[in-house]
Order: sequence, then C-alpha cells, then structure tokens
Amino acid sequence: MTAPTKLPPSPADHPADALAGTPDAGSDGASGHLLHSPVIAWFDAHARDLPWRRPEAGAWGVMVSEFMLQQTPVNRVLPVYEQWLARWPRPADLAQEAPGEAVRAWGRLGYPRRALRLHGAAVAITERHGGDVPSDHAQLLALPGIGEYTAAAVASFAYGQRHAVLDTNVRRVLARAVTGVQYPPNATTAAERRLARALLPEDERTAARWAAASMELGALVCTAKNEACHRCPIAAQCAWRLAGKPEHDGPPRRGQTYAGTDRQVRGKLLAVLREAHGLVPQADLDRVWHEPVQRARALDGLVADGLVEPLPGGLYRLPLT
DNA sequence: TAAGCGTGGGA
DNA sequence: TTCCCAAGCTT
Repeated sequence: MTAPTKLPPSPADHPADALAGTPDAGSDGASGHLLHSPVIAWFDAHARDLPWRRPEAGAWGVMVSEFMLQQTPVNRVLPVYEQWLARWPRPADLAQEAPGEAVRAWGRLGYPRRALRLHGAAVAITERHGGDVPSDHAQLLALPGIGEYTAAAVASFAYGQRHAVLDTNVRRVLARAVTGVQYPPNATTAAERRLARALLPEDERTAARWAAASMELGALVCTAKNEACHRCPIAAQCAWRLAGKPEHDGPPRRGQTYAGTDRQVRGKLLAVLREAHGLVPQADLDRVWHEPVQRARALDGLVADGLVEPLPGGLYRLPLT
C-alpha cells in the first residue's frame, strides 16, 4: 500500500476520480481536466525543440531516439542521433549494416546492447514489416529492445495513438501530483499503470499530447532533485506540495554501483574495440584491466552478449554478423 | 522480482 | 570527491 495517509476522500482504487471535474465528466472535454489542460498548455509554451519531435523525424526517428534515450540524457543523445539518422535514414539502411557498425556508431551513449537491439529491430522491421516501423503496439513490443514504455512511446509520439506512456518522468509527476509522495516505487506497479490509464484523455490526439506534455513536465520542472514548483502549471493541485512536500520514506531508492564492477571493465574493453579499425589482439584488451579473472569474465560476457566476436589466434572485433 | 547492464554531468 | 541521476529492457 503506497497511498499516502492524507488524500482527497476518493476511492483508493480510483484516485483519478478525485481529479475529474465531476464524477461523470469526460476527462478531456471542453471543461478540461484539472491536470490535462494546464499541463498541455504549459507544454505548448515550453516544450523543447528536439529533432525527434519535428515532423520530418518520422516513426524511425522517433524510434531511434527512444532507444538512445533509454537511461541516457537528452544532451548526450543529440549529436549521436543526428549522425545516426544521417547515416541510416531508414530501417533498411541500418539492417544491411554489420551489427558492429551500430555498436561503433553508438559511441559513448552507454548500454551498448541497445545498439545491438536497435540493429536487430531494424532487421525485423525490414523482414517482417516491409521496412516501415509498425504502428501496432503489439508488433512494436515484439521487436528486440522494445518494452512496454518504448512501444507506447512510439505508438503515441509517432502515430498519435492513445497509450499510457509511463516513463520515469511521468511516474514521478503522477507520484507527486496525484499520489502525494516524493518518488514513485522502485519498480513500476500495477497501481501506477491503472492510474496512468485512468488519467488518459479519451480523445486520441489529446492523449498523445498529454503523454508528451506530462513527460516533459517531469523532465524540466518536476525533476527528481530541485523541483521547480514555482514554474509548475499544476502546483496548485499537486497533492505532494499541498501535503507539505514530505520526504520519501520507505526503502532507500536503489542505487547503481559501478566502480570496480564487471560493467566498468566491459566498458573499457568495448571502448578499445570501438576505436580500433582492424582486428584487436588479446594483448590490447589485457591492458585495460589488471585483474585477469574479472577481465576474462567481462570479455566472456561481451562475447556471450554478441557485442564482441572472438576469432582464432586471440583476435577480437566488433560483430560482423 | 531483482539484478545486471555504460557513461558522464551536475550538485 | 562522492553521490545521484538520466525517455528501460532482459532474464
């Protein structure tokens, strides 16, 4: 039970009701939703001009951006996104490349398995969908590297469909504005999905607008730290703020360990492979980490993941197939 | 369900 | 410097 002790007297399983104008009022009618209208109006005035939001980006551009933005900040994605789309303007262009080229072009965005999966998705789109990014949520979900969030995001942003787009930004906005807590749970819960669905405007175009707007609000105003309530269009209705902004209790938010882990070693190994042009001898890889057991384990992991291709004679390269 | 998976910037 | 965080997915 994550509901705060003090909330408007609405049924616990239908918290959205508390925000509708009247119990039976449509959530997107001319009367406007208590959250939708101000957030969408704010978005119209303050949305960033990001390349994947421009019409010419197309569904492929949206999809590429969503892969790159999985756990990577916008500012770091921007230059790589531009180069990627210039080089591979359509899924089929990427599909005919070696997967290692995708890994190399991915650069330092992090989590390079995403590059491999994006390549795999491009192959699947070319083979199964005639080279066009599918608009169907289930077909998107079936592609490698696409989970619940990304499928909803592509369907909504690229095709204007009505889906609950529940990313970390939206989760935080809903946790605060509706549930009245500082942070959402570590893992997405059924209650959060229910709430996001309940808050979805009926009208398809409005729903898509709401998805982008609520996400942007979380990214620019309702941030994890140093939230800017004075710039928030729904500060007056925010349950968390009205409750006096109580600090997160409960279990500590899961942190990410990195220093000294296999992950760090994998990163160093792959950096060598990325920057090399020809085949890389084992000795060049051995130089990145002093501890041989962990080094070997990390390299084995990269091979197992398909990020590195081992060749006879102790040589390595990014995958050709 | 929880752990594993990169990288770099800002507080 | 250290810690926290950034449009998640997969197993």
